[in-house]
Amino acid sequence: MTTDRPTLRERKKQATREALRAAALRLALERGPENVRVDDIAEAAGVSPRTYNNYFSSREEAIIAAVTAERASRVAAAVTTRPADVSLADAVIDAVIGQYTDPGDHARHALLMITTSPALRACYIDTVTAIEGPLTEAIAERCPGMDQLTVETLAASVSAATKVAIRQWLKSTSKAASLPGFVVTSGSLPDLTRSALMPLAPALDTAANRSRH
Amino acid sequence: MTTDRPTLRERKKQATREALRAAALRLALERGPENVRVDDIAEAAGVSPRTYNNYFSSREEAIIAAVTAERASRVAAAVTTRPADVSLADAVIDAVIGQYTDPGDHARHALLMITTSPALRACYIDTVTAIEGPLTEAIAERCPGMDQLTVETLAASVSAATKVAIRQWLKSTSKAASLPGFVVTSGSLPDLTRSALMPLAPALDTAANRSRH
DNA sequence: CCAAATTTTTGCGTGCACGCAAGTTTGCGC
DNA sequence: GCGCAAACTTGCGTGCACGCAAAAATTTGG
Repeated sequence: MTTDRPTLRERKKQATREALRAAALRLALERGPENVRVDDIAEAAGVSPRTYNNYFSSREEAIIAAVTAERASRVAAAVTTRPADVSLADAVIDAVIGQYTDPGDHARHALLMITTSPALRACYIDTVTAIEGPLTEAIAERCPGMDQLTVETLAASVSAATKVAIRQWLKSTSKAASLPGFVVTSGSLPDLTRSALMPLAPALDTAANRSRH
Repeated sequence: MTTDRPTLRERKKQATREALRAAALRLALERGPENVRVDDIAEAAGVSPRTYNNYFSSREEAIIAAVTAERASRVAAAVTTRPADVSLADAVIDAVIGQYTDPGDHARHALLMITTSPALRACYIDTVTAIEGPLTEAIAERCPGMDQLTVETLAASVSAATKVAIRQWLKSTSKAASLPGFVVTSGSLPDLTRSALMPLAPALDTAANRSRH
């Protein structure tokens, strides 16, 4: 019985996915990401190597997923949750910053590791793209009259700007002890994200107003 | 002598690159993209398979490069070429449309093939990202006072919006005979591109004005 | 509780990307 | 020309992603 819904099969799938995520992250932290083969992850999770690729399409993906799981949909949810009287720009910007403002403790170590490995950095940056789909829906829901192509453009732009911010942040944190201080490289991720998203505010607001007849 | 400039070594490199591009495109058109191994391309170009990957990091890249070569830098050049009295938004939008408006004839066949193969579609879409770097420089040059992060955000957004347009265009051209006509799916690539970029105009202009003290 | 239908897992084979360490070619000063 | 240093090419080995079809697990209908 078990109140039934998640249909057992579904639960097992999620369990496997979670097991792979966890195993990938643990092994990467223990031995360093370069010393983890996908066979190791699969074995640690108790599945065949082939199955790993049924869940994740690259070696890095599982590690990253352990840190970023669900973030994309939470961004979208945060957008739709904002009260209707705040501007689209504020809603979107705050939502993004909220979700990308660093979470707990165990993620710290992981984040540090990610900044260290080029392959992981690249994969981490790519996960930002995942917000594009959910964000498209969220904006569309918030602005019923808006042209579909405009919605997609805005979502893609927000995603792109967020990517810029994260790229910048990774650049400054990784090579912290670079040349003296030619570029000031702002500071915290939230600040960077806000700075990167601000220039899009006019586009967001103009489109939002235009969509209200 | 040969008036000297491109230092022989460089010329040979470009020749190899071009040979690979040409071979890749020719073979793909002849046999269909799925029936071309990278070994075939390498052999046709007269180099070792390993060398192929010194020039292109995926099998699809050479094929796509044969069609999109230089486009990114031409977009940037087009932006800097526009007279100084046209707005940043107009300069950028027209430049992008100009370069993505379809070129010659032989590209037609290639484009058709690209729309047919999922892997090629994906790779083609990814090449849009290549405009981001050059576009960043072009915008920075055009707007000397503008904040660097803002410049990058704008360039990334334009790139993202262009990607939306191309994605949409590929979607409509590939499944042309889909369901009746629930969505009208605009039409030509230039129109789509303009529609996708228009929403960014307020952001571009606001940033441009702000950068002029 | 059994079997048929659906979904997931697994093994296998192929093609591919890339690090590394020779081998080869080119650039350049003498 | 000569020879050295830098850049490019090549072969090899490893790890990886993924299509495919057989096997195992789960759901569904009786």
